[in-house]
Amino acid sequence: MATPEPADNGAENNDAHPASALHSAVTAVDAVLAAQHRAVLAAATADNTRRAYRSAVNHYLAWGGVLPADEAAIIRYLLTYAPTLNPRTLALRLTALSQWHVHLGFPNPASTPTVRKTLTGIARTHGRPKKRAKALPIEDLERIVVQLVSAGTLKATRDNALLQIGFFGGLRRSELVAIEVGHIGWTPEGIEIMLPRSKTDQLGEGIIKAIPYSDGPCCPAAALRAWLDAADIMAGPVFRSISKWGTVASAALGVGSVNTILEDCATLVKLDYVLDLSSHSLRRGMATSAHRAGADFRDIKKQGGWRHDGTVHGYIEEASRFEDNAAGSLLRKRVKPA
DNA sequence: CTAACTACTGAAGTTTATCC
DNA sequence: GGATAAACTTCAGTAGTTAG
Repeated sequence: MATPEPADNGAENNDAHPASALHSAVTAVDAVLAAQHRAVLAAATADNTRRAYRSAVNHYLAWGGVLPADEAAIIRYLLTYAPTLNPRTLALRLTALSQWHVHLGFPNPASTPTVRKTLTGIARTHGRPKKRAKALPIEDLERIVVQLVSAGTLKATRDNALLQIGFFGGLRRSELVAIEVGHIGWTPEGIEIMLPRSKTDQLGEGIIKAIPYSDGPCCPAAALRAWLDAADIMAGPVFRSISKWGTVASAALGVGSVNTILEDCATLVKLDYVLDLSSHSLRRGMATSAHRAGADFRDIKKQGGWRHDGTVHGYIEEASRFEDNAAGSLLRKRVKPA
């Protein structure tokens, strides 16, 4: 992958040679480092990445770390937080520190074999299970849909469309709220949603999700149509906020709201695992429910937009833990008589 | 596989847009 | 102006995804 270098060659932050500035007073050294720090972080690609790296470097500095660092300091830092932080978080901190050195041209003390070994050791000692969002099974989605349809309010109409499109499209929350009317194609068999490429999508061929029509309890296309009609949305963002008095905003809903909406809807039908749900439950739910319904692995992978098999396998494995179970084939007969 | 990169989570605090 | 539902912002922490 290309380095983020190009962004760093912008007019504002070149040439001021670190070395010459270092001749000034000690406080100036801090200032220079801070400036370099900012430049490096600005060169990072995605906002999220920049934010995460900045946060990591700040954490290291707050601990009393000095930059540029040496290997001993890095190891002390890791050991200090090994008992409290998830090894995954430490790995991110390490990557951030490593990048800091690499991009500023310092020798990199953060990815030496010893440091790597240390992190591996910490992971083995302090590893903990991942906390993953629970999949929303389609039966529960259907209960929610029924409830929302009977509620019939504007908000219920929006939430119904939002959840169904999110679920059957296998969308991330960020993709869900980014959908615009112009991205939707209505075809004889169903709807096609074009996901506009993200900033970092170098190929730039958007992804298209197709969702067929249905005459079952759930029909995402019909729900979407109902929402667009009810809110009289002809262009722009599809999913928007609705004020307490029923006014529909012109801007898109924020990503954070997807979770709240899902939670509220789950509460509505009294699902007992409300707290384990998150917007990711829609994606997981699509994958696991589709698998249980007999969908082909390849199709599930395609609908979810997963590029690698491993992720999908994880979801499916969870769904079929009891079905494809060696012990189960021995036990099944004995359970039946009850 | 690992390292790098990107996005989501959850909680607390804040803002917005009305209605009274 | 105060009250408040609905949504947004922010941030550390951590899960998900991809390049090599």
